Amino acid sequence: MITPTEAITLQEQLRTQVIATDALPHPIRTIAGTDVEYDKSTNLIAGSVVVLDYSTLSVLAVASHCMEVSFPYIPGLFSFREMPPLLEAYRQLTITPDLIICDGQGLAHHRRFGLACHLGVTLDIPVIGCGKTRLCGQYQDLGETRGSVAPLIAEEDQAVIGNALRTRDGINPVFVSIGHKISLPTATGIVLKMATQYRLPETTRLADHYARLALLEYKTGLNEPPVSI
DNA sequence: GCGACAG
DNA sequence: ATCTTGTCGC
Repeated sequence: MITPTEAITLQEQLRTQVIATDALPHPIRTIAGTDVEYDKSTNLIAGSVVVLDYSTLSVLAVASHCMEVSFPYIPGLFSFREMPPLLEAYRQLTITPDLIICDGQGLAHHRRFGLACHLGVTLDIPVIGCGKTRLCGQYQDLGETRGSVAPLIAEEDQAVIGNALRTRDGINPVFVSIGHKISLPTATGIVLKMATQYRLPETTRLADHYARLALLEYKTGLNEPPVSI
């Protein structure tokens, strides 16, 4: 397996391939969400990709994959843990989404190469990073109402690496950043549009649901081996 | 050295 | 991520 040191070297190489401007189809017809679920006791990890119709939010396709965890959790090397099940799930899809919203950061990362960038560069499709909590960067003066935005500023060079975005009045913001082939304003607008009823975008909520389901199904399958004739 | 630290 | 019910507040 890849070592943490090798992973950092790979990030430094791949980061140069990130495209931080809009290169997505218009109009957008389909949007996918990805999420990963863990089972601490069995060391299993399940990744899911769910594709939605962009205008109706109806589910068009779902794919999941369960496997053993192959990389430890190290802040900054998170993508090496979640990429394997996500890539396998994505491979099973019969349709290619116009873009993906993944759970976790994109450029809002210490080396500017979070999961959203890694997934985007690897699949070569537009990806938005949307994390539930902050990894790095500082923000201030974020309004309390839905739609309020404050830039996420990197400590070291004051670069804008993402946005803190309030998707519901008085509720903790989400952290939006560029993954690949999309600009920050576009990414922020899309996340706000996808998060109407709840704090998280519908894509993430559905992917979370299907990943949890895949993990449960896989575990019950292990407990009930196939019957012999 | 100390604190921070996506899931 | 996960361990985990009720409870406080909009």
